[in-house]
Amino acid sequence: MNETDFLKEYDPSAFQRPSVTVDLVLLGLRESRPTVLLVRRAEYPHIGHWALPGGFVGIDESLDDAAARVLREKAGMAHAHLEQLYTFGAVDRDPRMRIVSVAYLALLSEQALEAALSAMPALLPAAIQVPWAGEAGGPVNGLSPDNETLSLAFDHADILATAMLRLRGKLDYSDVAFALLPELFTLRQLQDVHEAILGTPLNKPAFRRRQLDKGWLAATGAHEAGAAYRPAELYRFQRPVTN
Amino acid sequence: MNETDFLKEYDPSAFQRPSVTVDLVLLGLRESRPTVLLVRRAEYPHIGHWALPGGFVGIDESLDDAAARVLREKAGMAHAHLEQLYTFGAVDRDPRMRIVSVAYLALLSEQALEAALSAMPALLPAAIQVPWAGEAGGPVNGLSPDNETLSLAFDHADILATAMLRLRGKLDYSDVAFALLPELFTLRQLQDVHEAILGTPLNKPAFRRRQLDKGWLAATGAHEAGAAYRPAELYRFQRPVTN
DNA sequence: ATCACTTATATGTATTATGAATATTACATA
DNA sequence: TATGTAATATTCATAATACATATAAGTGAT
Repeated sequence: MNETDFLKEYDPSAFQRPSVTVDLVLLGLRESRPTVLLVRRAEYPHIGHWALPGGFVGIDESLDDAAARVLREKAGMAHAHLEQLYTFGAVDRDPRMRIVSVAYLALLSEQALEAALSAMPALLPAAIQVPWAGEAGGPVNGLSPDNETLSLAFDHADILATAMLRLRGKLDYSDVAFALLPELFTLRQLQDVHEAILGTPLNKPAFRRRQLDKGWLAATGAHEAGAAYRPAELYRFQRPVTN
Repeated sequence: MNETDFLKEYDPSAFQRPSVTVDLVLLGLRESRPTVLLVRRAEYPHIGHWALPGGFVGIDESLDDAAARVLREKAGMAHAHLEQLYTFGAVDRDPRMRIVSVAYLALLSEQALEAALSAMPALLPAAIQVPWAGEAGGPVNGLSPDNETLSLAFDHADILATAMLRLRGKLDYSDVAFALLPELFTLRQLQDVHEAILGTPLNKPAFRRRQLDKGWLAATGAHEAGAAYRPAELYRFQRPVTN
């Protein structure tokens, strides 16, 4: 900003300021389906509709800290893969007042997702219904446990769409897939994650080769227990060496 | 946000709100070097340092509209490729007051950049010095016309780094390169853009083939004039067919 | 005019990545 | 011990890519 603009702002009453919030896309897999955790709106507007959990950004709180706090307060989680997604600032996105919302993507492993559901029974796990293939885009809504389409409050269907686009885009060059898996996992589980996010089946030997060639996977020598047939080896994610 | 939080906010004096600004990374190429347009700070803090042009977001103005307005007011441009980059919200990023800044990337062709410099003589075109290869990351500063390193004000070196990361990342799967080129261009010019952004030389035949195979390029049949040697064919960017 | 020079454009070849099919291995259960 | 099934390994054809080299099309000097 330039100084003239700024000096006007020094008088706090001179200009109205938007409110700033964070909204969280709490995303994990349930039975190999991408799932988002929603809260039910109890008040006008969009009363009865489902929404992403969120909260106001404190005046002495960074955006990242606010997202971490909402993760703690609304999902009862101390840690998760948390990354800023996009900032939504249409004038009429909230009918009550001007709100600029910084959306965050929070990735949960299956256990973490179930833990959040136990800790916060008000949360609804909604299967994510992506009505387009690849990176086409367009609003994305959830599915209730009894398979009804949930039309999300505010512009949250757009936020969810942005989350799915981001996930699909960075799935194969980043480590996001591992944030959705437990500490130890099999190659099949890793492939299931990729297929669930992308919404398409993948070639198994080619997938294995590519993943192993990346050098991000450390074989543990241990194998999964109780498998009906040949047990798969367990791998651990090993951050690629930075050179 | 939940209702309790919201209702508290209904009293505008109950909680302090951050100010919301947009900052623009006005980026183009000058003599095949990535260049950013900066403004000199005339006041405390960071007086005398160079900064990204920016402005406050009006209460009745969307983030995108605010970015377009700043583009108009600070660079005298009606149109440019404009995309939201990232939102910077550290508590102490501005020592005067709490400011959340939504950074936008504005891509200018060489003519547009020169036009902006003519229209707004206060703007400084600074060559962008990226001190890391690939997608490593880390703050990025500019270079003054007499090759001195300019340490940017506030966290603007981080914003510039984010811009370069974003550009490098989406260069080969998106149309950003064409935003840096004139309407008609040669394959060599397109390759120059890629090499300037990536900071590495590229193999010429492979580059040509890949670009032509994408189907984004329409040959015009016309050729560049006044070339010292064999004139290259002029191409036009043709938005890929969406199916 | 002819030739040298330079860059655009085209072609060829080795290497690497990918997709698909098939074979082998390991374990549980009947 | 045989059988079923999925994990893992191997094979091969095809596609993408990097690199080297050849040809084409202009300008300017001789």
